[in-house]
Amino acid sequence: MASYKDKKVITIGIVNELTGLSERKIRYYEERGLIFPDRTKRGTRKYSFADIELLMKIADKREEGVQTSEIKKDMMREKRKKDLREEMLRGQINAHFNRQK
Amino acid sequence: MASYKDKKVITIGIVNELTGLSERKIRYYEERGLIFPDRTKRGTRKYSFADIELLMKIADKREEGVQTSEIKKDMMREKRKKDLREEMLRGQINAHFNRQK
DNA sequence: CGTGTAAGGAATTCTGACACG
DNA sequence: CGTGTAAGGAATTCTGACACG
Repeated sequence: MASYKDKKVITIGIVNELTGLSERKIRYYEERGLIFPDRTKRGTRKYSFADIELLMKIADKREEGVQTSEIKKDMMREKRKKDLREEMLRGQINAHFNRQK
Repeated sequence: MASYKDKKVITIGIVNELTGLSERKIRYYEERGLIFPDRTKRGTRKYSFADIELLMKIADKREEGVQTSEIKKDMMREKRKKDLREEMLRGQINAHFNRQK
């Protein structure tokens, strides 16, 4: 699952080129817990393509006037839903194999 | 076709981390025409994941003692073969549609 | 030929802070 | 709250060159 899309290899300057967001904004969204870049040994931030797509979604929301705290809540809600779906899927798979025994 | 794998977004320092090749080597292989990074406006090299995979293949060949000029010839031979296969495929597709008329 | 290295300059990135609204 | 900006320092990247083998 961890393919090119999720590898954190892009520096903030390139992220700025790709998204048009200022470095200040990119760092601020991290400060607010919306995005989680890796770091090199020396502390330079590294982003993935997935991060870039997320940043563009965040930018859209901000343009609509949504606050970062709201965006974060939405993201956590979606994550919970996703975790739940996966949990249920696992349950079905288990049920299936248990029936076989 | 131009997906994450081919987007040139990785700086040379990260390429060094990912491949273990020195920056000197990476730049030299470019000088010899084996690899073609993009540049930012300010001239910083940008590589793709495909470039990184190619660099690792080049590194393997070099370890076997193959010279850069040989590696380049091999790469051009393979490219020619690939172009030929695509050319023939296009030919078959055309033949197919012509028959229909 | 292939690679290391020191050199000097330019551009990048980082953090913490002040400003404004 | 969200973002801009100036500040100072540290790390990055670039090119051209000399070294060695």
